[in-house]
Amino acid sequence: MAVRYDPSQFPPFAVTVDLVVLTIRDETPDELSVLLVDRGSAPHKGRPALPGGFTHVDEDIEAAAYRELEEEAGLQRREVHLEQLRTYGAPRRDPRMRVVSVAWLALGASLPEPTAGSDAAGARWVPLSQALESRLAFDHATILADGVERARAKLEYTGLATAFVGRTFTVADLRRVYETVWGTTLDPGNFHRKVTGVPGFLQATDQQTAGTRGRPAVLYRRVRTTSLNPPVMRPGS
Amino acid sequence: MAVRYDPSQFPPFAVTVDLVVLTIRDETPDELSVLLVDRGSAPHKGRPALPGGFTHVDEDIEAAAYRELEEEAGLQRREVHLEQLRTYGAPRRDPRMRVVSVAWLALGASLPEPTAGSDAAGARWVPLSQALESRLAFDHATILADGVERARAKLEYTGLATAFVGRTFTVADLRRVYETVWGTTLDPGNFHRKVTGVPGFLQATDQQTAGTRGRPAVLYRRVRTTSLNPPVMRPGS
DNA sequence: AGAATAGTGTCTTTCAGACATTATGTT
DNA sequence: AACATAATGTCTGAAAGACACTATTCT
Repeated sequence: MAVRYDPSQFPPFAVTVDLVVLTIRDETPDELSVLLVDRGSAPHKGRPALPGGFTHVDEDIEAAAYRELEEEAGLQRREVHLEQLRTYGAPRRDPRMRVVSVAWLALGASLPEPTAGSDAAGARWVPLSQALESRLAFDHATILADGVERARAKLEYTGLATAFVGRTFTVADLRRVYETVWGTTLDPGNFHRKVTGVPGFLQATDQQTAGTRGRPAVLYRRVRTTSLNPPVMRPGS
Repeated sequence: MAVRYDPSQFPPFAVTVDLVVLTIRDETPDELSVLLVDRGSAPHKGRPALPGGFTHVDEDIEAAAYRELEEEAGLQRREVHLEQLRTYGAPRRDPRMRVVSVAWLALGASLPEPTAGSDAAGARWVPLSQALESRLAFDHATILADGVERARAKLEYTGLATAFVGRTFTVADLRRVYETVWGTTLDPGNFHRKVTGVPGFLQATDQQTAGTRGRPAVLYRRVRTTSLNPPVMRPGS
């Protein structure tokens, strides 16, 4: 009953992963930053691009995303939140051959400049507004825009914002994430009541900030949470 | 400056599309139905599976999804709402070779039984509960579950529900979509006020139902709408 | 007339948003 | 003491949910 299959009868594709890596950097805390590389070879040589690369033939596509994150950005698996974004497969998006790209969204707390040592010498953080203006290679402008939109949308109804802060954080830290990602300002008091009032959203530690100006703030820990109901409302929407 | 690329140096993948096609059938109006085919050959010969097939080498992956929809289900592009779901690319999900599958979610109003004539003789509508119990081929059980979850979630904050009704419909028709997809009941009065109160969500026609029991209902037309704010609330969530 | 369904009105509760007030630290 | 920030309180308006009530058709 076993039938022999000849793989060559099926159209050959290359499968790549492309990464939209977003963080909020201490240097530019009012804006998202995205990790870009410069293409070292044709096509689009010299143009900025999203980090990424070819999936190996025996490698899970999610594993390929983590591997590229490590190779091109020096980021460990545990430092980032990674989720699949969308797959881009227009026939001529890469002029060399037929390439289908599975794009991923990676989020992390103020991530380090990747240039120090490692393979990731070509990668750098670019403020989002600047990245959107630059002429990215391939269809990477579309992928980047889709990734940012996904992040913005998911802040509303999930705990995704905690991916942008460290292991422990204050309510104000979390509020600044929302403000940065959405480009808005939020009322500190109302935000505090909202996020501390949703059961299971945040877990208070017994620690507080010290050495800062003003009243010390309680430190909270991330909680694995899927949905946030009712959502945090995005102003003017 | 032009460099020659040898495609054979990149790992060869096959790229398929798999379709989660959902509808609400008049025969089983209390439950979603999903389109399944029976596999005619190994692997998983005889097992039920999601419709789908190989992407052609010069074909956009979205075009491949529409083509399979036509070939395997006899459904025209204009009859369905189609959106990309997720890509599944575990190395051994298909034992024959390395296959990356781009899954799509297709929704339509009470779609016809596809067996009548055409290529789509193998396809049939299966009540969702029954499909979830059957041992689907490959990782299609996961894909189906993800597709259903996507549909359920998007009803809340988008106008996606109108994809399940015809060109014109009553508020009660739309309410039954929500009730069927969510498996709940909704208060008719509150639902009516809600959906007619959101500006731009529905467009009233000058026509009404006739020949039905009870007071005639105004017929509405679908409106291209992206977001629905505030959302329709899903009970108990 | 009675049943059935469409659509509106009313009341209560919840919660977002504006903004004042209290709490607790640093300079 | 002055200032800064955290956290809570108060008020208002909007909207959801429960449910009563009116409207309009068919049998």
